[in-house]
Amino acid sequence: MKIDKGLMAGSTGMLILHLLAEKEMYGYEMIETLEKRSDSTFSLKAGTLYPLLHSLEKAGYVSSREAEAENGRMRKYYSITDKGNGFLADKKNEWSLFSGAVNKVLDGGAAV
Amino acid sequence: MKIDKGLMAGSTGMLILHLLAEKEMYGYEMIETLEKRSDSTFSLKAGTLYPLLHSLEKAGYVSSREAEAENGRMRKYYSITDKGNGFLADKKNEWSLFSGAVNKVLDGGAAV
DNA sequence: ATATTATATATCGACCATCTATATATGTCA
DNA sequence: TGACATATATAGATGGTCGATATATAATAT
Repeated sequence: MKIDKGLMAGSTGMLILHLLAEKEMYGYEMIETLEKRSDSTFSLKAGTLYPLLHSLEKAGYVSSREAEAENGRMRKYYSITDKGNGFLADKKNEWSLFSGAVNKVLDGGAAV
Repeated sequence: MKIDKGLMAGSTGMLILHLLAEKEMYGYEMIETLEKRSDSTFSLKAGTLYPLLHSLEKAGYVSSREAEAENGRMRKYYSITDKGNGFLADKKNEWSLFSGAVNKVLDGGAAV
C-alpha cells in the first residue's frame, strides 16, 4: 500500500536523523535503507530527501562531506551533529506521544 | 507538548470519522472529545475542523443535519455514511501499516 | 557500439492540510 | 454591561511531499 503523503509529513526528518545516528550515510543510501527497513512501505522521493537534507544541514542538525566511493563515483556523506541528536530525541518523544494519542482515540470510548 | 502540525496531517480525517462511527456529533463536540481522549495531546483548531467536515461531506463520507440543542442553540450534527465507514477502515489499515513501519525503522539496525 | 537501466544529486512548481486570524452570533456568568 | 465559553465559518500564510525535469556516471544488455 502506498502511504498517503499527509501521513509522512512530519516524520521523515526524524527517520532520516535516526538513520544518521546509526552511521554516516549518503542520500541515495538513505532512500534504499528506509525502503528496505520498512518492508517497502516507505519510498521516499529524491525530490523530498535532498531539500530536506539541505534544510537539516542549514539548521545544524547534520554535517556533510564529499568523498569518492570505491567505484569512483562522488557521493555526499551526511553525519548527525550533537545538536541533531538532541533534536532527534525530542522528535522521538513527540512521535511516541502522538502515536500513543492516536491509538488512545481509536481504542477510546471503551475505557475512558 | 504541542504536536507538530506535520504529524497531524493525514490522520485528522481518520480521527474525526472514528468519532462519528461511535455516535453522531457536532463540530465543537469533536474538538473537545479529541482533546479529552488524547489527554490534551490534540487540540484541533476550528479553522482546521470545519473545512475538513465540509470536504468529508462533499466526498460523501459524512452527512449532516441541523438541529436545536436543549439550550436553544443551533448545532450541525454529523453522521458517518456507509461510504465513510469503508473509507475509515482503509485509513485505519493505512495508519497501522504506517506507524508499524516507523517503529520498524526506529527499532531497526538491530534485527534486520 | 549503443541503448537502457541503476546510481547519485539537485531544483522547481503544484498540491494539500494545518495553522492563525478574523468574523458572526448566542448563552452564561459576574 | 462586559467577559468568556459555545458554535460555525472563511481567508490567507506556511510548510512538507510529490511529480517532473535536469545532469552525470557506472553497469548491463543487445
